[in-house]
Amino acid sequence: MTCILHISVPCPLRQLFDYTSDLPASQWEIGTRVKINFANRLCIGIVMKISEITDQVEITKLKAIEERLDDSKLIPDELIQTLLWVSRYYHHPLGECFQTALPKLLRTGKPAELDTESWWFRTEKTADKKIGSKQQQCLDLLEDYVDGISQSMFKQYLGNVSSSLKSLETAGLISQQQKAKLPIPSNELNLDLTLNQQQQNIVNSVWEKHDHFQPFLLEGITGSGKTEVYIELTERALKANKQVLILIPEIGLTGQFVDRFKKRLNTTIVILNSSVSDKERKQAWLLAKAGLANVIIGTRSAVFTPLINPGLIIIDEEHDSSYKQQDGLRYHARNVALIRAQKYDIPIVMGSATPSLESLYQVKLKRFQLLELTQRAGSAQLPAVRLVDNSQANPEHGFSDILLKAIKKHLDAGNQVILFINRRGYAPVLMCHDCGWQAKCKHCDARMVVHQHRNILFCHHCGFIQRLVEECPECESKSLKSYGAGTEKVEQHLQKLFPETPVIRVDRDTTQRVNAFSDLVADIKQGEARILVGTQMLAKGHDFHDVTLVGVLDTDQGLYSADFRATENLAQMITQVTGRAGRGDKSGEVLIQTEQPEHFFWKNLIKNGYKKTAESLLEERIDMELPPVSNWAVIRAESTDREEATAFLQEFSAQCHQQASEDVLILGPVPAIMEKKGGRFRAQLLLSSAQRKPLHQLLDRHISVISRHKLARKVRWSIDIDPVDLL
DNA sequence: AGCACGCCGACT
DNA sequence: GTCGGCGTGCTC
Repeated sequence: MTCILHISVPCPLRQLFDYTSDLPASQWEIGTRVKINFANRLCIGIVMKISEITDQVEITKLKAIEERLDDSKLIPDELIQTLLWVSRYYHHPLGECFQTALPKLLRTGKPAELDTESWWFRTEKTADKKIGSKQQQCLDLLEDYVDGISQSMFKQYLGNVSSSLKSLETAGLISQQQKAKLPIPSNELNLDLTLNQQQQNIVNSVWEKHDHFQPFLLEGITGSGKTEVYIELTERALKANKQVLILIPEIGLTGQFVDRFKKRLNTTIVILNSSVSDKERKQAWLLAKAGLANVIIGTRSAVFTPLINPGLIIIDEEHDSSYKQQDGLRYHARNVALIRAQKYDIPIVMGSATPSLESLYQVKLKRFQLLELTQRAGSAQLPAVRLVDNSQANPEHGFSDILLKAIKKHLDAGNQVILFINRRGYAPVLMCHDCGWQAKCKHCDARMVVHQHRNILFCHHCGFIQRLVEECPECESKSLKSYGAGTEKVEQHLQKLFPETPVIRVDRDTTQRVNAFSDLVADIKQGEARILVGTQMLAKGHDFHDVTLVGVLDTDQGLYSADFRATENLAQMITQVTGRAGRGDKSGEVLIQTEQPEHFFWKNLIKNGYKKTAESLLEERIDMELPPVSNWAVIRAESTDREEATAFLQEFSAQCHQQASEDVLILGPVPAIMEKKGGRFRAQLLLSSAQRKPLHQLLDRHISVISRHKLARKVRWSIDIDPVDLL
């Protein structure tokens, strides 16, 4: 034994474990992976500290590591520091933070080596005799690429040319070399990009601070060209030989966004979204770390990509809730990105048409600098918005005459129509007309939703499926009736009203298949579909140029919800949806059906827009000391036993009260809004504090004690710092 | 988390 | 008699 390694293990344990190594301390670095025997099984740990002493157990009881997996450290210091921060801030075991942050193949011990392939280069030699046309094509292509062309690029651009390449090599005209496998760049580059004055000014303001940490909130109305600003900023960073990390929401289609970058930027761009394989994920991670990938575009977890030479971080649609992980390590990628930008001392640009109140509050506190894009690109005008009293709507299918007439008018004019309804399936309620029985889920406090197409009853909360019953199980009556409307019923009704017009439905049920979403979007763009019915997923980031009417059915859950963020989310949804109408040179119209057309919320949103609405919502939060003004943490617990979850939280609460701190308010425990879900009873305890510090101190003090409590093993419990939903 | 250890009920 | 249920404790 010559040194002791303090190792983070892949377990929910809040401590490091010490192992011995027969290499001297000088041979070790923090961030190296090691294979260890931990509790009689082999697993992969990360070296977090190197020393000659242990204060845990007698030195003779320490095990030796089994194997060193990396010659030099795998995880750069900055990423280690970030993960230590994440572990402390979210009160989550460090080993599990590594599990979330590292690509699967690396955390399971695969070698940290880049995948390579053959790259071809032109030699000095000139052709002395006539060569075949296919071989000539290869040579011509090589003229354009001084850095060589990979085997897979050849295949992509010219088809199967491997025999031609072999002949050229034999003739000595080209040579090959093994080099890292890179993603294939687009071969139709379109480098010119003209920004309007406002976009140009924004780029300049950001670039002025390019060698400092500075958060920017880019507030740009829908269609104002935020993406062009991102591209120009990325271009500037690339010219300064820096890498750019770009985060995008988890939506079905990232292709459109990525394509625009690929066509405008002649550089190596890697993508990290849900459709990327484990192997590609590892490659992208290693390419970014080595500085071979210059632009990294990815969803939430891409925020943990290592960068060797970072210049800028961009977060698109920063208000999007998919940046918050809702299980395990409940981190917010926007938060982590801010910390990384700070450590790297670089600017971070967070863009949205509908900024979160969190970010607007930071602007108010002068921590974020606000940048505004107020002009729509081209000739597009913002659409006219009208409210329709829902009491005029037909209870059967949910449409008012006004909305139906408008649909007909816009279709007759040859345009497309989008209808949003925030509910999947055919109908949310199945009820017996005779005895009042309702179809309920046996695992949740929720109703079963009728999905007529598949002839089933479906619980949207736990996925439980049942055959659609035709007879009341209570009174055997045949008069079962469904109430309310979901996307399926709306689609069916519109198809009946407009039999000649193609209707497409876009929701989770029609987009499950891989590529289903992009196929649907392609159909829509080609004008194959004239009426689009969908949930919110249709609202995010697509511009369909022929859409002139947007109808929103059933908006009222947002107005009187138990969640204080519901109005903020409704304002964001309506504004985003509104942005879908009239993006081309045609003017648009938006009709919103609501029970409360006189409500101040609507008056304010329609007359004054999102910005003013958000300002008044923020004033409310300030007055009521709600987040983001106060800091919240929620302890959640769930158990198959109704009492146990609450009992555990009661224990936690009692423990906190022993050392009552006036700075932290403890509320609960209370049952969750939907107490039973997926067969488990859920409860939560809310901690609130004006300052962050006392809240975190309280958690630090009590978590280690409570996690040793015997109930902590029986219930599933978790800590949610800065929760985004309370349901 | 994952696994071994240990103490009680229903079975070839 | 044993197989296996899951409560409890431990992991360097």
